Amino acid sequence: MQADQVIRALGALAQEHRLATYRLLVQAGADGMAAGALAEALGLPASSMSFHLAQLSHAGLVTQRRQSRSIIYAADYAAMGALMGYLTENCCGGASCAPAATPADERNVA
Amino acid sequence: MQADQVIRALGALAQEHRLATYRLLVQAGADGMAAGALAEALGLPASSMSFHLAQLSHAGLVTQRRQSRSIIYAADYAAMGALMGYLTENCCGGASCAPAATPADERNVA
DNA sequence: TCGATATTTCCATACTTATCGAATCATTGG
DNA sequence: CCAATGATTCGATAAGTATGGAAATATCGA
Repeated sequence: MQADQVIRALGALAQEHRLATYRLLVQAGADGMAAGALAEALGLPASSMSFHLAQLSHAGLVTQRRQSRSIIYAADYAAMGALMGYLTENCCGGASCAPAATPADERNVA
Repeated sequence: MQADQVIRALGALAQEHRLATYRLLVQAGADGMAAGALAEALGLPASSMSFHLAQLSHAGLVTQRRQSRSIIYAADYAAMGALMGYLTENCCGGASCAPAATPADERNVA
């Protein structure tokens, strides 16, 4: 993974609504979720949702496929894996960057 | 780690000069590097470097200590570990997000 | 074909971020 | 105390990002 791509991916996730979107898509798994469903779940107007999905898509973090009238978005785990790989290789001192488990009472606190 | 903090950390790294800065600091290890040394290494004016270091600092990714006239910055591995932990927990489907090793010929390509 | 539905694109606006010179602050050596 | 050094803060400017309504585009069912 190129630094350029890494920056796009990090930037895509560095926004409240997009991070929330990505987390929803991870939960949804391979089935993914329609743009409208995401918009409703997050309480965003359609045009805003579309804007954020475009950013995630441009960063390569999500895939999209049309299903009838809906466009279904799904998390692209390979991209996330590549991002994690880059961070592990380049941004961790080999030191304590082993992804320490988050204490249960801090987990999933939106 | 709170979503709020995660967003600041991701945002801090999602910038060319700051990602480069952080990587230099990781390489430098516990000794860290002075603001001026970083500025020179990256070819940035002092005020720009200071701006970026403030962002990294505010995100909690680096520590700073004064040593005589210099201010020495160092990577905070614990923060990076917490970030990795959050991503692993919340953004990886348990699936293939295991930080796959980057192929040798793509490694460290700035 | 037409109307309804799902989504995107367009546009204007507000907000945030990046840049860098100049001014300022802190520390040290003489 | 003063000049020099290392760094931050200030201020102006340019560039990029977020927001959301309105218009345009695609798809489906009748």
